[in-house]
Amino acid sequence: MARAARVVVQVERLRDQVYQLIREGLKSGELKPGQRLVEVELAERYGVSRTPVREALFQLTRGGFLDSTERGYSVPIYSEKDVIYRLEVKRLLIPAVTGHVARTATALQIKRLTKLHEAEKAAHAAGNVEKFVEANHEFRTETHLICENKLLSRCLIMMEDQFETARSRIHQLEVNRRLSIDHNGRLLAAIAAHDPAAAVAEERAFLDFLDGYYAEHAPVG
Amino acid sequence: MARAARVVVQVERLRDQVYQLIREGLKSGELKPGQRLVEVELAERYGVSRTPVREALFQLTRGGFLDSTERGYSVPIYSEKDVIYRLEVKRLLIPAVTGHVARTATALQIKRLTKLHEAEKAAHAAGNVEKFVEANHEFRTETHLICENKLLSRCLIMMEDQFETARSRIHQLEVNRRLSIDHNGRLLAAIAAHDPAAAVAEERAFLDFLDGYYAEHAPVG
DNA sequence: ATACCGGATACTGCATGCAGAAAATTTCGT
DNA sequence: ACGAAATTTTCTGCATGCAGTATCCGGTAT
Repeated sequence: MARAARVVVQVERLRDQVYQLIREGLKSGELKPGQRLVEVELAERYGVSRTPVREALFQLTRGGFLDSTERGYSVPIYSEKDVIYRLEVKRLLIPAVTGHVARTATALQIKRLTKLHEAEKAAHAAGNVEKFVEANHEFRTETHLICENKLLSRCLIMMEDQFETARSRIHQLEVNRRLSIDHNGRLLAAIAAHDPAAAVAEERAFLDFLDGYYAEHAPVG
Repeated sequence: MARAARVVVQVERLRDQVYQLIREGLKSGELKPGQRLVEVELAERYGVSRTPVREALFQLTRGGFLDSTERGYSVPIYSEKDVIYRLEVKRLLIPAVTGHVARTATALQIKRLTKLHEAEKAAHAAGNVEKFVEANHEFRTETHLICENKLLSRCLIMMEDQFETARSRIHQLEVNRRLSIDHNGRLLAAIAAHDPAAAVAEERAFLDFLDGYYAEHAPVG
């Protein structure tokens, strides 16, 4: 087994694979909030030694995906407040980022965004929720990455990553998937037209909508 | 050595110590921008095995303190733009954070801030630049940590940490240390008075000053 | 019955060995 | 002497062993 793994590693390190596997576990709900994570357990489950698991674990901790108690790690429990807080940060950063992006996006970058947008539409049409969530997340990340100010990008991406789980649940509802697609479509159009004002307005409108949404529906865990 | 270290570890893990040591090396300029970092070298230098060094290295990478090439790690080279970009993010986040802090700071927290402020003043009076930089950084971090919205805190602290090196250089000049102390003094007063408007105004004014400063002086590396 | 103490267990942190890949250096052919 | 091929060196990633500590459990004393 060690042998076979070794070969794959050249493509992607085991610790990165484990990192992804745990994140997927968090997203899918296989790893439940509050649950404790033990090195050996995970090592056995994924068929690797403790080392890459260890390394993945505290990378995840540092990224805010896991809580690290004095001894060991556990799946964090998000409160309603966290969801609200995230919206606050987005509200602060989004206008600046979106402005940058709409101003500076190259044809190639716009093409890539278009492709991702098509992918999420296709996944939705095909009823493949998981694939939709994936593409939707990528679209978001890719958009933020266009921003020249990488510090801004990193702040936003950091947050969005942490809320992948929450968004994954929101997107279980068909209506929310459709709303997200429409939003992304309008956003993409504004970016492609190099119209910062329109892009920022679209983002603001969507944040307002989310505010109202969370006021009515209980925020997801 | 392993024995002795083991005892200390209970207090602080070796990987965390190494993490700090490398960050200090970055701050002091002992580790120069562009320089490559090799596991065994650092392990020997710090008298530990490769494991904690490894672990510290990619924690630093994930935090943005190091660049990770395909093979190995290196000290990142900051551009002038990064300094400007940092100001942009601060300008977006600072008002929200400072508002929160001024509104919600407890007596205990204010006391702690006061203590740190006294410490930086004392260090400056004693001409101990290194100690000043330390206390100054702590004051800043502690201030941001008061914010209820931990996502906001984390974004800001992440950035401030990364610019410790730059600030350390800025603070080599006596006049800049004095300006920083004055700024912190006025900020602290506004927070202690629970006057969000004044606190935010003070931050804004200081950011404006920095803008002007960087326009004249070449931004530090 | 409960509280306290001692041993077993579980789990983490660190050291080290090994293998594989990339870089550097040497050797060989022309 | 120059370029190509081969070998050596360097360095990383992973597995594993060991040691130390916290936790849990059962036994004993009050």
